[in-house]
Amino acid sequence: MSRKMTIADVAEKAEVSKSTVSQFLNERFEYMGEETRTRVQNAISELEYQPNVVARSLKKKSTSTIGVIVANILHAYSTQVIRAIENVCNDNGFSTIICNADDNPEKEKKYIETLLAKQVDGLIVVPISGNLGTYDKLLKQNYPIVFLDRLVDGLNTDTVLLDNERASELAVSHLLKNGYKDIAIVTTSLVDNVTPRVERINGYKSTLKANGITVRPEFIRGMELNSFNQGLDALFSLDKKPDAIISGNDLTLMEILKYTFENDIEIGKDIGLITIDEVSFGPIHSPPLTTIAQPTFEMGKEVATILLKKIKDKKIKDPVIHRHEPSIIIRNSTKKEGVSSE
Amino acid sequence: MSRKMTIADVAEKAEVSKSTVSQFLNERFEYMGEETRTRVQNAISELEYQPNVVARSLKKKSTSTIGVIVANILHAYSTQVIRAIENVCNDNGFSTIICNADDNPEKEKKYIETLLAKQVDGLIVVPISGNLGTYDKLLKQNYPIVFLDRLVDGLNTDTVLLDNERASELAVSHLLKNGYKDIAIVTTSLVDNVTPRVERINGYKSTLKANGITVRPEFIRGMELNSFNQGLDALFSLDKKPDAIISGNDLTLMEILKYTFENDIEIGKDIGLITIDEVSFGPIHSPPLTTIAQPTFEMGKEVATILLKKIKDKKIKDPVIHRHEPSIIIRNSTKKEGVSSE
DNA sequence: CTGAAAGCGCTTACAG
DNA sequence: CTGAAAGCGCTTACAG
Repeated sequence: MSRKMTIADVAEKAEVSKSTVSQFLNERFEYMGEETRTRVQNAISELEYQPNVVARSLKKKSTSTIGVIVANILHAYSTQVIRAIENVCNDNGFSTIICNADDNPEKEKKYIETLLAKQVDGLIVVPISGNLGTYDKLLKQNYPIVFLDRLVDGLNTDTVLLDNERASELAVSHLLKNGYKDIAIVTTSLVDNVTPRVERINGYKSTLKANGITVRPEFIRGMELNSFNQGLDALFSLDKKPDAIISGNDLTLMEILKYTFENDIEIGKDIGLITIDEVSFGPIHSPPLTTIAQPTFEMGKEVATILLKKIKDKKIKDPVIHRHEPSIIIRNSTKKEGVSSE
Repeated sequence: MSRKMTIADVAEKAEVSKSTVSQFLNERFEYMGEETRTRVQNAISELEYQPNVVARSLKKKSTSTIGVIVANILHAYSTQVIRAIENVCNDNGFSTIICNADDNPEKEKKYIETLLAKQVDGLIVVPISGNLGTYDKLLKQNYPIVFLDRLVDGLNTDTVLLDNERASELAVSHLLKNGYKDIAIVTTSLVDNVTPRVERINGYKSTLKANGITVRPEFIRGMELNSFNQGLDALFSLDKKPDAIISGNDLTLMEILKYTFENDIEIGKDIGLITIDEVSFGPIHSPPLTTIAQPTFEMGKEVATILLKKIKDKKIKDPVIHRHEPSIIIRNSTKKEGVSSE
């Protein structure tokens, strides 16, 4: 009852060799007589034998486990993508180990090392800048790895991410169409050149230009979450205040909502608001929030599928960048009173 | 560069035996001359040797990994507790494998088996009814396992959960104090006797009784999330309608908010609302939502600490149930106009 | 169709 | 202080 059963116990009980039990476990029934097969089967169920995956992994040099390192689990995006990844992995007999690097490159590095020591068969990562060397080495060894959400300068590997410029384009166009003219964009820190932030700002600029509107640098703000209040204060103290804001993600949205709430700024009327990333309370907020949604489920599904394919077929292929289309969910936070919506 | 380095490579390079390298890796420096030590050290860094945890685990019969099976990852509660668990595990050199059973007992069972096959050293689980036998067997073998959030009938093991009756007591008392009289409680399905739901309803009943108020069975509703609309319709079609609602958790809250939004029911005025589980948008909702918060971080910390202790010291101890205190965060969704709040 | 043997990469008594 | 040997629980050629 207490000691764990091994293949040797099964072999003894079934009066066959360990090899035969192993063949059975690996469903190589062609190597086995009908009668042997049932004997092994019975021995296994009588002993309640459970194979030891660790031993198998050591021998097979493959763990059927992948690692997922996410830059910041607090984004709803992360959680959703992870669920999709897990679904795909489960369907393929793979386990996932999820790690949250907390936007900290050292933590990320430690996780990479731990995961590799655990012999995971591949890695999905939302990379934080700072571990270029580590990734480069892995990639050169043709170790299976797929990036998510962010590109890394100087690293050439399969990546799944949003068409971020298109996201901003959707946001800006919608705001313009609804009568807003002075559109600001607010996002988290820009110092590390994090792909979505940079691209969203680029898309913002280019769409404004395409509409003949001058880009005002003071309307573009990248700042840490904990200094958002001051940043928004500055924005709203401008001589020329913005009449609409694009929020870079769900976490910045919370800061903006807190600010407007505390300062009695009425969303929709005093200020138009559109946020990238759909949020659970979007529909029931007052006013309901216009959002730009990412197809998180498909994105998760695709990264996992790509990674599993790489693991199964180690042939080197040219890396490709997979862009996903954002979509706009129009609600009332971008509806000026008296201006007809599209 | 390509083939993975092993302890044998290090041994060869450092001109010592594998044993010595292993002693080095395990920091048993007392078994080693100063000079040997640096030779091994250098060999390791030159070869960029990384130990293979799988091999070590096989030999040591311990993986320094725990499994966490959560009934439903969609609850913010789950995510928060998981983060706390991961922190504690990281600090102790343990990894965590997170599984989401999706309220499905078969999925749960499959995860238990997979995790055990992977030789995890222990399990934290938010149990779904239906796998009593499995848990019972594990517990009898003195396998380290701690339950979270829910008690299982007939199973005696360490459990960390909220003082759910107290949570309801806080909610009911606060509502009564604020002038609400006809208080309903709405939660997810009651068919499986899930601990928090049952206890929250018990606390609701007993607090009403303690205040001399008759419990109206039609004010107590347990239903699946996807039939919430009908349920709320029924509740609001009663001759005697409730003037306040207690929401059982964050997911039921969303349904209630959707319903009141769609039916133009004004929270605070038309209906008082208080929800168990703090939500991110609580402070910025209009009106801001009164909530009963769980100390998720401490709960996660405690459950992990208990499990790690069990893993380290396998002595059998009497299982204990650890109740955590909820706290009320008073905001405006329970403020009737014209009635002074506490 | 079945089994003996080697080996995956480590750790740990034990001997010297 | 250091090394040879056994063994963790499997899998996989290979021989018969």
